[in-house]
Amino acid sequence: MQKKAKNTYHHGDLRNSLIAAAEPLLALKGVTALSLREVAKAAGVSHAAPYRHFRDKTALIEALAEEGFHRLRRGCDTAQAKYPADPKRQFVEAGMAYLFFAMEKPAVIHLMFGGVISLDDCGEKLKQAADAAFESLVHIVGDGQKAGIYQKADVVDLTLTAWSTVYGLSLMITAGLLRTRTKSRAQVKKLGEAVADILLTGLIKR
Amino acid sequence: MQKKAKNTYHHGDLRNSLIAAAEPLLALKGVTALSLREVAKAAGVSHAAPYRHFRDKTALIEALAEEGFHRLRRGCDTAQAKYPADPKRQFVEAGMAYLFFAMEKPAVIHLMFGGVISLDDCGEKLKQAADAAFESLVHIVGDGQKAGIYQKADVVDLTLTAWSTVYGLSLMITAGLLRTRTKSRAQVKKLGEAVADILLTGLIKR
DNA sequence: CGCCTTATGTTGTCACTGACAACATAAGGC
DNA sequence: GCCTTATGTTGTCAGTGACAACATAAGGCG
Repeated sequence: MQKKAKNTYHHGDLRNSLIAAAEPLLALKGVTALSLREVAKAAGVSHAAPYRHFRDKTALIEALAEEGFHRLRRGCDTAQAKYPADPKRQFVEAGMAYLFFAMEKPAVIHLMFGGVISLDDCGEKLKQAADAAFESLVHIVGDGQKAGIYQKADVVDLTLTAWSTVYGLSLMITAGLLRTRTKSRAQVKKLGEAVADILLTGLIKR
Repeated sequence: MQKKAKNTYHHGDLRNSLIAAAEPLLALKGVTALSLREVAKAAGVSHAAPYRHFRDKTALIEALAEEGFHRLRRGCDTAQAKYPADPKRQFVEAGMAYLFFAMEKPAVIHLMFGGVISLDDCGEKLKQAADAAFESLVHIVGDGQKAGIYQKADVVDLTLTAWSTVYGLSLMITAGLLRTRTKSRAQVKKLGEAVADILLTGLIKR
């Protein structure tokens, strides 16, 4: 009663299967209640099998977070490729991708900076994934600055501000602080655009 | 070998003692590894005593988060009282308080929006605390708007943008994305000021 | 082909955990 | 002085993370 045709003793791609199985369980039960044994069962494998692929529970969680960072990086990269001549558009697009990802997989977004894992003390691959995602945004902002659109401050500070805002907003949404205003994707889009506009033009009156 | 003079069977203020005992343990071991039994031991009571005060482990965690929100609200309120005539200063001050709180108690900050608890599905007191904290910031921003300092957008959108930025930044710092740049309080202050400036004036060149 | 090595999954086990039930002790009002 | 209620304790259970010992597959090398 395992996977399709494959009835072998070896699973074939257990590592990825575990990651895939973990995500919905995580979303359903929360970090604290997520159990490796349940993940193993969902992947159709015995309760200790995951330890061949992940040192411990945290390692599985780190793998999920890593996937999240990759996805964010891809979001930035495709936004950049899509509007090569319009840095501002790139920025808004990338931010939107971020927000929609948060709506789609809130549990994963929470892992990334939610304090469950610490970038100070984690696998090297996760660190690199996080840095790469950030770098992608730095590129977008850097391009805009070179094009003379953005103000002349430290690129990293500029990017950090933008990233913080988008990330913070996605947490507000997924945590439910804005429960009344973010039921649908359309609402989120509208809210995201409003926030992006304020971020771009500044709180202070022009 | 209990508290001071009190050698009674009843603890006297177990609820608060548990909350106090939980915070350092949480910071030390992380959400997933925090155990109610350990908290109970730290408070000097038996392993089931906490259940008299908290329905389950989540309830304890919610109580910690609630304290965090109260603290944020107080931060806003004192900033407002301190510079009654200078809304912009109020704003920066409140944001700084936020950042320093994050440095001091990262674990608590993470709880508040880190996805461990959901504002959609939690105790009423927690919801109110979260909303109250947000409202305090709305006041600060609203005052600035009335004073003609801030741009003429929806106050809630304005506030949300600001809150998201500050909150996002504090997560970046505590998660370690900026590990190289946020070792000391002074560094954090400098970074916070840079971000605040960008947030106030906007990404786009003036 | 057969053998040996290594990668991968399984079974068995242990201490620990969250949660509950039954019980014990204090506190306070009547 | 007694009864009620609030609070803490002991005992217990299924579920969990982690490890060790074992079983099975896969691949290379003769």
